[in-house]
Amino acid sequence: MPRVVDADQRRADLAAAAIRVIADVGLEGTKLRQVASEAGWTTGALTHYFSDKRELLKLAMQYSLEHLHSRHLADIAVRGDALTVVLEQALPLDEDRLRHWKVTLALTTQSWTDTELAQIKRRAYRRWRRSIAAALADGIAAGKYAAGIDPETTADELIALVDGVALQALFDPERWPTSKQLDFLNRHVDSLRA
Amino acid sequence: MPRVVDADQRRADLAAAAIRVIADVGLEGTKLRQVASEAGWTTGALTHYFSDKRELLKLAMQYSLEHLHSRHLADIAVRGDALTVVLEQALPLDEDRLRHWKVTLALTTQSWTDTELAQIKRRAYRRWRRSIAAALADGIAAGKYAAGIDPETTADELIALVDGVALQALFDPERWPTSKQLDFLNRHVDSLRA
Amino acid sequence: MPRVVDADQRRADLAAAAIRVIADVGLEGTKLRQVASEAGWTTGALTHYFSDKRELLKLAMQYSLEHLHSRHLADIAVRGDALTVVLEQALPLDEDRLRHWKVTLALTTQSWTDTELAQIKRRAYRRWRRSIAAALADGIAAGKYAAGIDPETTADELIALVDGVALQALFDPERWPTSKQLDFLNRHVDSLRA
Amino acid sequence: MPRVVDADQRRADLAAAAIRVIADVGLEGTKLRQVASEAGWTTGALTHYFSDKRELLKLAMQYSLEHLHSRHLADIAVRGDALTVVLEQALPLDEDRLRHWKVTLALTTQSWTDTELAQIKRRAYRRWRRSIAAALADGIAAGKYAAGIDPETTADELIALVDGVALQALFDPERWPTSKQLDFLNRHVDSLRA
DNA sequence: TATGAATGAGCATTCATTCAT
DNA sequence: AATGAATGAATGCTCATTCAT
Repeated sequence: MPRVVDADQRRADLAAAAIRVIADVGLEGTKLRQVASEAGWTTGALTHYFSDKRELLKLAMQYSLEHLHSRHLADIAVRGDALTVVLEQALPLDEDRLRHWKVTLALTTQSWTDTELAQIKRRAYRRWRRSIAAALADGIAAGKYAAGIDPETTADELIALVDGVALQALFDPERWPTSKQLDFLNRHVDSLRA
Repeated sequence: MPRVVDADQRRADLAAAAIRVIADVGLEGTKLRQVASEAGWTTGALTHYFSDKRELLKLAMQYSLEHLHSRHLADIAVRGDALTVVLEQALPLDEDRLRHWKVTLALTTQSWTDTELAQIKRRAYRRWRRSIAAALADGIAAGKYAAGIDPETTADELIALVDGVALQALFDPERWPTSKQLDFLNRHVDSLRA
Repeated sequence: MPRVVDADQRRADLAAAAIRVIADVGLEGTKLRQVASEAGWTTGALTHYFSDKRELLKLAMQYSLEHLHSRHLADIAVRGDALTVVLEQALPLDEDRLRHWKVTLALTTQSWTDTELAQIKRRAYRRWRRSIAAALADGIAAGKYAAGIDPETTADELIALVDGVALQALFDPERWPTSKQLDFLNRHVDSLRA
Repeated sequence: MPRVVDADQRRADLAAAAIRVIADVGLEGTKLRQVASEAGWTTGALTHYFSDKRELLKLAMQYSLEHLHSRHLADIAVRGDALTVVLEQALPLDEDRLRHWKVTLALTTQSWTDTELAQIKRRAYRRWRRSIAAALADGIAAGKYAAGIDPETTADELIALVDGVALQALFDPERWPTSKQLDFLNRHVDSLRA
C-alpha cells in the first residue's frame, strides 16, 4: 500500500507556509524554494500540489481572506452581537491577523494584473458584506439600529472603515494599538444605534 | 558645451513615467526598460539620473504621496474649508489620483522590506496628519467643531477613513462612485461639528 | 530519488572548462555562458555549483596552481632527484602546463584587487617553496649541494628563475623551446652542487 | 587664434593617467571615465586623442615598456657598467617601476588576444635584448666576461631572470626587498665573468 | 576643443519550471 | 510521492562609444 497522502492537507500546509513567508519577507521576496523549505519540503514536492506559483498564491489569498472574514458563530452566540464580531475579527488585533492582512494587501496590489486573484478577493468581500448587512438588518428589525439605515450602503462604509483602520494599523502599529482600533470602530457602530 | 539638461526635470519625468507604468502593470510587472521607453528614453539614460531601480521607485513614491497630500492653498481659499480640502484631495476621485493611489499602495507593501520607502511614507503621512490636525484645531477655535475633540486622534481617524474609502474605491470602483466617497467622508466630518 | 551527482566532480569539470576557456580567449573574454557550454552545460547549471563567477575563477586558479606545483612522488622515485622534478614540473613544457600557466598568470594580475585570489596563490607558492627548500636541505645533508647554501633563499631564487623562464616561454615560445628551458634551469641547479 | 594644444603631450598625459589607474585598480577595473578624470578631463576629451580604449591601452603599454627598458646613457657613463644598468633598471626597485611592471604584466596577459599589444611587447623586448647582448659582447671583447658566452642566449637568460625576479617582487614584496633583487641579479652576472 | 547626455549591446545573475531518477 | 539537478528566459546594470551643443 502506498503512502496515503491527504492532498488537501498538503496544499493547506504549503499555503500556510506561503502566508508566513509573504508576511515575513514581502511578496516580491517570496521564492518557491523558501516556501517549500518553510513547509519542510523541497521545490519538487510543491509542484505536485500546485501547477504554478500563481496557484499557490491564490490559495494563500483565499486562506488569508477566510481567516479574516469567516464568521465565528460561537463568538456571536457568546457575545450576542453579530455585527461587532463580524467587524472586529477582521482587524489586525493579533499576530495572526496581522500576518493575514499583510498577505491580503500584498496580493491585492497583485490582483490588478491578475483577474483570478481579483475574483477571489471580490467573492470574499461579497460574502463578508452580506454577513455585515444581515447583522445590520437583524439589528434594525430588533430596533437596535436606526430604522433609516440602508444595510447595504452601511455595510460598505463599515468595510471601508475597518479596512482603513487595518491599513493604518499595519503600517503605523504604535499609533494604532488595539484599543484605539476597537474604540474608533465601536464609536462608529454606536452612531448607528437607534 | 553639451546639451543643457535640467536634471531635476528629467528625474521628475522619469518618475512620472514610472508612476504610469506601475499603475498600469503593477509593481512586479514594472521593468526598467518599460519605464525608460514610456518616458521616451532608453535604459542607459535612466541610469544617468538614478543610480538604481530603488532610487527611481523612491522618487515615484515621494511624488505620488505629494500629489495626494499637498495642500492646495488656492482651493482652501476658494472653498474656505481647509479640512474638507485636505481630506478630499486624497481620495481617488479622478484618473490622476487613482494612479497615484495605486503607486502608493504598491510601494507601501514594498516598504515592509525597505526602510527608506517606509520612511518616505511615514514622513508624508506625518505632514498630512499635521495639516488635518491644524485644520481641526482652527475649526475648534472658530467654534466650528465640537470643543471636546482631540485634533490629533481625530486626524488619525480621518486618515484611516480616507484610506479605507480609497482602498475600497480602488478595488471596487463601481461600488464606490465619487459621490459615495464624498458623501461618506462628509457625513463623518459633519458628525464632528459643534 | 533525483539524479545522483558527484558535486565535487562537477565542480572540477566546470573549473577545467573555465581553465580551457581562459587559456583560449583570455580572462577578460571569458564569459560564463562560454564556460558552461564548453563543459557541456548551461549557465544555470553553473550556478548550482558556484555561487558566483569569482568562486569559479578561484577554483580554476587553485587547480592550475596545484597542477604546476604538486609533487609527483612517483617521478621523484624514478629520477631520484626531488629538486629537479619539483622545479621542472612547473615549467610550461607541454600544452597542459602552458594552459595552466596562462590561467595562473591571468588570475595573478586579477589578484591585485582580489584578496582571496591573492591568498590562494600565496598558499600554493608557500607549499611549493617548502618542497623546494626541503629537497635542497636533503641534498645538502647528502653532500649533493654546497654546504654554504641557505635552502630558503635559494628556493626563492629558484622560484624566480622558473617563473621567469615560464613567463618568457609563454610569450615567446619560439625563442624558448623546452630544451632551452631545461638547459637554463639545470645549469643553474648545477651551479649549486658541492 | 585658437588654443594651441600639443596633441602628443595630451596623449602622453592620458596614457600616464591610464598607467596610474591600471596599477591602482587593475586592468579589469579600469574604466575610461576614471582615466579621464584622473587626467583632469572628461570622457569626451579622451576620444579626441584616442579613437578607442585599445589605442589608449596600447600607448600605456608602450610607455611602461619604454620606462623599464630605455637605456639611461648617463647612468652607464657614470657607472661604467652597461650590462648592470640595462638589467637593473628593469627591476621594480621603486614605486615608479612597480607601477610600470604592473601595467606591463596586466597588458601582457591581455596580449594573448590582441595581436597589436603582443607586437608592441615583442618589439620592446627585442630592443632590450639587443642592448643586453651588445653590452655582453662589449664586455667579452674587453675580456670582462668569459669568452665562451653566447651573447644572444645569455641575453635571453638574463631577461628571464630579471622578469622572474620582478614577477616575484611584484606579488611578494616583503620576500623580495630591493637588496635581494639586486643581490640575486648581480651574483648571476658575476658568474658570467671571465 | 571639450562636454556630458544618451545609446544600446552585452553581461552575470535569478528563479520558476521541468524532469530523470 | 518526492527529490534536486538542470534549464533558459528574463532582468537590472555596466560602460565603451557616439554626438548634439
